[in-house]
Amino acid sequence: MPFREDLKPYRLLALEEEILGRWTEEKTFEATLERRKDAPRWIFYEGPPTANGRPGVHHVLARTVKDFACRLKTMQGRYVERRAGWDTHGLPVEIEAERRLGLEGKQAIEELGIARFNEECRTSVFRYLEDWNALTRRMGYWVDLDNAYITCDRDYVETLWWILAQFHERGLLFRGHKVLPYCPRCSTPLSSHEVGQGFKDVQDPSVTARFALEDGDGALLVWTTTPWTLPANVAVAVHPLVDYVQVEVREGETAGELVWLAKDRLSTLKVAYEVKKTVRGEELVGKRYRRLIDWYPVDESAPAFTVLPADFVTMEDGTGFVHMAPAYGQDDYDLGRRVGLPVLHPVDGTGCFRPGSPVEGVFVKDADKVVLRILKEEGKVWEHEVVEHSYPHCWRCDSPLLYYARDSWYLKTTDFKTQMIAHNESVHWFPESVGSGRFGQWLEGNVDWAISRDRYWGTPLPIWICDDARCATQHAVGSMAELERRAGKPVEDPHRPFVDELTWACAREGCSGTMRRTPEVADAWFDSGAMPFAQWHYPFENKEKVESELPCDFISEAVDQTRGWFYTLLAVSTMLKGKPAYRTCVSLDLILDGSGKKMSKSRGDVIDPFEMIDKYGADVVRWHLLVRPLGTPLRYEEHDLVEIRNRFFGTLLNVYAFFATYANIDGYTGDDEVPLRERPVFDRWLISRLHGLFRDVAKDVDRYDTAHAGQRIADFVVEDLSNWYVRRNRRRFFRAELTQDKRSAYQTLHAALLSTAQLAAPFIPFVTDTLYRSLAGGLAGAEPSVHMAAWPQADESLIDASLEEGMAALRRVVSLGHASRDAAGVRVRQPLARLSVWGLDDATAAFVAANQDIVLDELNVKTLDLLDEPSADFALEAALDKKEAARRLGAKTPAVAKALAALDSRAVCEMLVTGTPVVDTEGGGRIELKPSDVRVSVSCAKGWAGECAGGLVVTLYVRLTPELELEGLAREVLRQLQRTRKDMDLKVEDRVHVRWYAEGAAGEALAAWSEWIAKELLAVSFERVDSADGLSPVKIPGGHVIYVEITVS
RNA sequence: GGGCGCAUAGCUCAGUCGGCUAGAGCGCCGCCCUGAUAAGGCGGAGGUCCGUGGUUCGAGUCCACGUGCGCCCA
Repeated sequence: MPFREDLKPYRLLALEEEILGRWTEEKTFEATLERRKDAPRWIFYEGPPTANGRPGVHHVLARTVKDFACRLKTMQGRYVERRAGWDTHGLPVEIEAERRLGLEGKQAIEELGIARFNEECRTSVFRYLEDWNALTRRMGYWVDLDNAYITCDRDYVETLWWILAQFHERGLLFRGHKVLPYCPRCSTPLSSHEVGQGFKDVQDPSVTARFALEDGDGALLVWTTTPWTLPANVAVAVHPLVDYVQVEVREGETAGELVWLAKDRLSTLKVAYEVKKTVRGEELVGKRYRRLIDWYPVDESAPAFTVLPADFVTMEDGTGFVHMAPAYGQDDYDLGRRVGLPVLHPVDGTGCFRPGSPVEGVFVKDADKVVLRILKEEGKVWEHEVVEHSYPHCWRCDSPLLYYARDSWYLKTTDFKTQMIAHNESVHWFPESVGSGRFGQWLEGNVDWAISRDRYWGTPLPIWICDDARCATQHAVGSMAELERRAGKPVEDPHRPFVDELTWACAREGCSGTMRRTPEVADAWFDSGAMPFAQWHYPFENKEKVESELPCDFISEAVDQTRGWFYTLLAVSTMLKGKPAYRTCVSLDLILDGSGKKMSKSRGDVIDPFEMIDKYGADVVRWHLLVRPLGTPLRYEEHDLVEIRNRFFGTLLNVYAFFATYANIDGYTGDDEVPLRERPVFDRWLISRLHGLFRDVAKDVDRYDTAHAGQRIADFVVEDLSNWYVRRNRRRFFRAELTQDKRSAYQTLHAALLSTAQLAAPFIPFVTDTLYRSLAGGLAGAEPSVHMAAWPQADESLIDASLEEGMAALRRVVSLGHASRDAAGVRVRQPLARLSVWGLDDATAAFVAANQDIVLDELNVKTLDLLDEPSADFALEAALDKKEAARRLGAKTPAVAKALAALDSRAVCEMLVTGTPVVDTEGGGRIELKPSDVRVSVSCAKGWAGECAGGLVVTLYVRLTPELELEGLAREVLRQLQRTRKDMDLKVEDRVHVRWYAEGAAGEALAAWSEWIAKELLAVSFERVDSADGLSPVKIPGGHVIYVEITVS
C-alpha cells in the first residue's frame, strides 16, 4: 500500500476536515473507549460551561488542555470516561433573559410571572448550544456531548436537594444575614459584578462623633462617612496592637475635655492638646460607652456598646476607632457574628427609616443631614466636613447603593476549614503557586458560604418552614418522592414557581401552621460544585461508582475558577464525604489581546475561535495554546500561528512528503527490518535521539508541562529530524538500487515519523492521525487510529549518550566550519582543500574521524585534519568562564580572570593540552582550574579562516588551486541545470537526455566533470555538441553562459 | 484596602544553585545553501534586564522600598 503523497502543508485544512469525517464515520472516539474498557480508570470531571453565549478562545484553551490530558491517558493505557456538562442556572442567565424579554428589575419579572420568566431562561441558556457543539467537534475535543449532564435536569436537582437536606440535617445549612450592596429604588441586591460597573466620585458628609465612656474617662472619637448608620451603631472597634492616646484639649470652648484616638492619627487634631495617657488598643477592649443615638430599641447588654478588637481597623483615615453597624457593613457583620452583637436594622426595603424616631420615613441618604443636626444640637459632634470619595451606584437607576444585611442561607464551611486546607495540600496544582498562594491563602480566610440567592432561575432551596412564626419549624426535603408524598401532588417541575406552590400542614403537635418553601434559590456555584454527585444522580443511582471515583484524577479550568468551581468542588465533597474532589488541578491563565489587555467586545479585539480554526486549522490553534506556560497569561498574536504552521507543521509534513515520495518510488512498505546494530551510525543516532525524546517528554507531561514537552517535540522534528538527519542523508534515498543502506534509511525515517506522530497525538490529534494512518496502514498490528495506539515509551537501551555526544561535537565542528567560510567570504559550493580541528577530546575525536565524510560533504572540503597539537596557523587568547569557576574560586575570581587574560597563545594552548590549567595570580598564588573554566578565542594566519567556541578550534585553508576552482564551477553548473530540471516540472525520478555546448572555463568544467554531472542530473545521455544552435542559454554565476537542451527520456 | 502574579531586544518569551561576551524565535539587514521544505545555514544591527537602596569579590537572579501592569477579592 503506497504512502499518501497528498499530505502537504498547504492542505492542512482539507486534511483536518477529512479526518473529522473519518472519526465520525468510524466512531473513532467510541472505539478508543471500547479498546480500553477493561483498563484501569482515570477519572476526569468536566467543568460545565454555560451555553448562553458564544464560546471564545479561552474556552478553546480549557478544552484543549482537558482533551490533551484525556487523550494522553488513554494512549497511556487508561480508560477515560468523558461526560460533557452544561451549567444552566444563575444570574447571568437571568440577566440575559431579562434583556431578551425587555424586563427591568425583579418587580417586572414578577409581574410577568416567574413561570414565563424561567421558561425563557430555560430556552435561552441553550441558545448557543449548536455553536458550542460545533466548536467542540471541530477543535477535536473528544467528550460525550450526547449524554451531557445538565444542571437544571430533574435528576440533577434531586441530588442537589438530597445533599442540601443532608447538610440541613447536620446543622450545616442555616439561616443568617449577609451584607449585600442593595439598590433601594430597584429593591434588589446587586451582584459584585454589577457593583463594579457603577463606582462614581461623590461628596458625602464625614463626621467625627464623641462616644462618651461610661466610666467618665473621656470620649472616643469615632469617624464615619455614613452618618445615617449611626442610629444602628452597637459597638466600636479598635486595632488591638496599635497605640491609642488620651489627650486633653488645651484651647477653645472645649478646653479641658478628654478624648481618645489612635496615636498615629494625632496629626489630624486641629486643636492644641496634651497627651495624658498612652495604651495599647487591647487595653481599651471591653470598655463600655453610652449609646450615641437610642432611637431604636436593642438588647444593650455586653458585648453591645463596648470596645471590641478587630484586625481590619486601619490607620489610613479616621481616628482609629471604627463605628460598628452590623446591619450595614460586612466587616461589622462578621465581627458581630463572632462576638454575638445584635443586628439593629431600622431601615425598610425602600431605604427609609422605620417609624418611632426623628428620622421616621426619611430616606437614608437624606437622613445624613437630620442625624448630623440632632447630634450637633446634643453636642456630640467633634468635627464635621465634606469628603469626596468613590462610592458605588446602581448601574440601572444611578441611586447610591446601600450595604444591607439581608436574610441569607449559609453553609457552615468554616467548620471544615482545617480539613479543606489539608485536602488542598494533597492536590497537585499546576502551576504550584495557585494552590499554595491564591487558593491556599484564600482558604485560610474562609467564611461561611452564603448559598442562597433571592432570585428565580436556580435550584430551589428544598427547605420548608412553618408559616406560624411561633413554630417556624424547618424541614429539608431530600428527594422528589418525599416532596410528592408530603405535598400529596406530583412534582411537575422542580423549579419555581411550581415548587413554591407545594405546601403541607405543619406536623408539630398543636401547630396549625402551613409548611411553605423558603423563597430563595441556590447559588449556581453549588450546582457545579456538586457535579461529582449530581451528574450521576447520586445516591439514587450509581452509588458505588460515584464513591469509588471520588476524588477524580484531573480537572482543569481558568484561574478565575479558583473561588468558583475549584472551591465549590472542594467544599461540597469535603462537607459531604470528608474527601477532596480532585487530585490534580491545572489552572489556566487568561488570554489577553495583543496589547496585553483583557479582550473586550467593546474594543472589538475579541478573537473568534471559529475564525482562527478556519484559517489555520485546529491543530495549529491547539499547539499554540498548549505549547507555552499554561499558568501565565497569553498575549494572543495571530502571527504566532503563522510561525507555528510554517515552522513546525510545515517541516513535519515536508519530512513526511520526502519520505513518501521516495518510499513509493522504491516500493518500500515499512515492514522492513534491518537490525539496529547493522544500520549506519546516523540511523542509530536518530533512534537514540528519538528515545531520549520519549523519555524527556514523558517527564514533562507528567507535570503537565506542555510547554517544554511540545518544545522538545518541535525541536526534534525541526532540528534533529529535518535539518540534520534528512538533510545529511538525502542522498541515501536517491540511489537507484534498494540496498541495505537505503532500506535502513527508510526504516529509520519511517520509525521516527511514525512514533513522532504517536508522541504528538494528544497535542495535535488531526495531523498525527492522518500521518499515522498513512505510515502504519500497511503494518501488521497497526491500530485503525493513532488514538488507539500506545503512547511511545523510551527504551533506555537504545539511548547512546556517547554517540549523541560525538554527533553533537561533529555538529559543532560543522557549525564553526560554516562560520569560518562566512568569515572568509567563500561560498559552500566552492570546494576547499583542508579543514583543521583542534580541541576535541579523544572519544569525540574518534567519532568525528570515523564519520569525517559527513563533515567533508557538509562543508565541501577535501580533507579533515584532527590536530593533536595546536598548529602555528592560529593563535589563541584565554578568558575565564566565570559561571563554572567562580563557585570554587570565590573572592579570587577577578585575579584569576586577569591572569588568564594576560596569557599568550602558546601558554593558552599548553594549558588546554595538559588538561589542568594553572595560572599565577597577583597575590593569590598559583591556582588550578578546570578546562571548562577557560574560554578561548582564535585569530588565524594568512590563507586561513577560523572560529572557535567551547575549547574547539576550527580553521579552514581558503587558498584555491585551479582544480578546486574548476570543480567549484562544475558545481555551479550542476546547480543551474538542476534548477532547469525543476523549472521544467520534471519528477524527481525522471530520466533525461542532455545536449550541451559551452566555451571557456565553463566548457572546461563541464567536460572535466561530465560523468558526475550526468549522474546527478539522472541523464541517460550527456552529449557535447559543436554549437549553441537550438540550445537554450543558462546563466552561471561568475559571468559564464552555457547552452543546453534537456529532454525527457 | 487585601491577596497572588508579572516587568529582560521592535514583538513573543527563556534565563536552573548569584558568575559581565545576558540568550532563543519572529521581524529587519547582509551573505550562503537548496530537486523534501510554507524550509535551512552563517553573521549583523538592536538591551539603563522597570527604578532606588542593600547583601556580596560579583546581582537580570537574593533582600527591602517604590513605580507600572494583570488577575482575584473587598
